Amino acid sequence: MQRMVSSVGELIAEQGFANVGVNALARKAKVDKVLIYRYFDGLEGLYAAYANSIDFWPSVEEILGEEDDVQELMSQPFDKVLRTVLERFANAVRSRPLTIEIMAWEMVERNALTIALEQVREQMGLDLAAHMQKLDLPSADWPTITNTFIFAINYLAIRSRKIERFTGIEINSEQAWTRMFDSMEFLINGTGNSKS
Amino acid sequence: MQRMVSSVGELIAEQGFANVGVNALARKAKVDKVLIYRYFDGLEGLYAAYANSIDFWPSVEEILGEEDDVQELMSQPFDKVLRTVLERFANAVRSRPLTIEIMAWEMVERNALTIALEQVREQMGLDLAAHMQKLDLPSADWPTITNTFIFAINYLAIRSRKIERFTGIEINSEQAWTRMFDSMEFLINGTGNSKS
DNA sequence: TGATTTTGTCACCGACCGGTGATATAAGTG
DNA sequence: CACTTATATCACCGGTCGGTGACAAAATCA
Repeated sequence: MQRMVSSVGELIAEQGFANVGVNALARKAKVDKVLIYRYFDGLEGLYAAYANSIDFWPSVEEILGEEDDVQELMSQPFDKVLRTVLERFANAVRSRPLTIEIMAWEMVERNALTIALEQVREQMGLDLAAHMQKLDLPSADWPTITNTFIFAINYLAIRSRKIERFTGIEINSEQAWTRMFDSMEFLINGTGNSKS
Repeated sequence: MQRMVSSVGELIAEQGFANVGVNALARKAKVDKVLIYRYFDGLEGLYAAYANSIDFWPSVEEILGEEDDVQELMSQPFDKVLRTVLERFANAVRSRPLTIEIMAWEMVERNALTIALEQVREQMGLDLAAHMQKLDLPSADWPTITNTFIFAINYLAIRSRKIERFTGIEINSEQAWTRMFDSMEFLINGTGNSKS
């Protein structure tokens, strides 16, 4: 039933993951909970169905843009390119509050929903990495560097929902993000001027 | 009662945060649950008592070392210093699995335990930042840069408990950490050679 | 039409949850 | 000793949880 599937997202959005369960879901969808077992074989199955029903991760296109945009983007200096990609990625994530909630939850539990998220994210990460490989980058361990930056983005996206400062610095504002991207660009830029 | 307080940590370690509750704790401590209300005024109070009973965050000394060690450390090139500090910090966190569990949980819920963790972490962060300020660093937004790196460390510490790779790269190994620190040092090093 | 299979409803299970009131036991005090 | 106060035990509350078996209504098919 459509109502059940869509109720998963609504319930997570309203109450957070902690309060999602068979009973709450059935209540929300105005459906008898036994149907969740009959049609989806339980909560996990319903999660899986829900995972297929929504777009909870950006596509490579959403990050890089369409064909010709990619050309233009890629022709810029590599530090600008990386900054733009990281920034777009962060915006894509931040525009998906449900995804952030799932990302928070995957720190704590592994279920059909978090596994689906893992997979689509992994695939997108590989695709994106393949694109970036075409760039003319200074020699460095770029996969690790970009991973590190993405870790930081993910952490900040999740964490800034609950706290406002970290080591004295404000993190819950647009400016905080800008400072972070500036710093990342600054760091990346340095790699092009390394003595070694 | 001592047994109640220590049971908090044991239960979290054994079952994870999700399964901690008044009943489970009382069972574990072999104590009637009413005592939790009487002595600690409920779960939150017990959390608070537990928070004060353990060392769940490294001190500045644990990171920088004792007086004379600090001198020696600080006399090294700044990229080495930062790398060492970040590495020690990561090791300190990684040696505290309970802390990591709490860090995972604070993504999802805010309670007396996560709040206590926030506070001690914030204080230590400020102290550490004060020390680092004495370093002769190239001009840059260092608070944001170090925060970014710490975000990445925290994320990796939490996340590597549940997954093994991220964008194709292995993250659940000693080598993964080394690669990350190498990359961080590499990035920091670049800032010293920037054309501006 | 009648028979069968799908779809939905209802009542109920045992287990656990957080929380409380009454009461027994032990310790301290005069 | 008796008396008070602190400490611990027990039984029980209403509510929610995940899960199931029995059965009614509706759609499908002969």
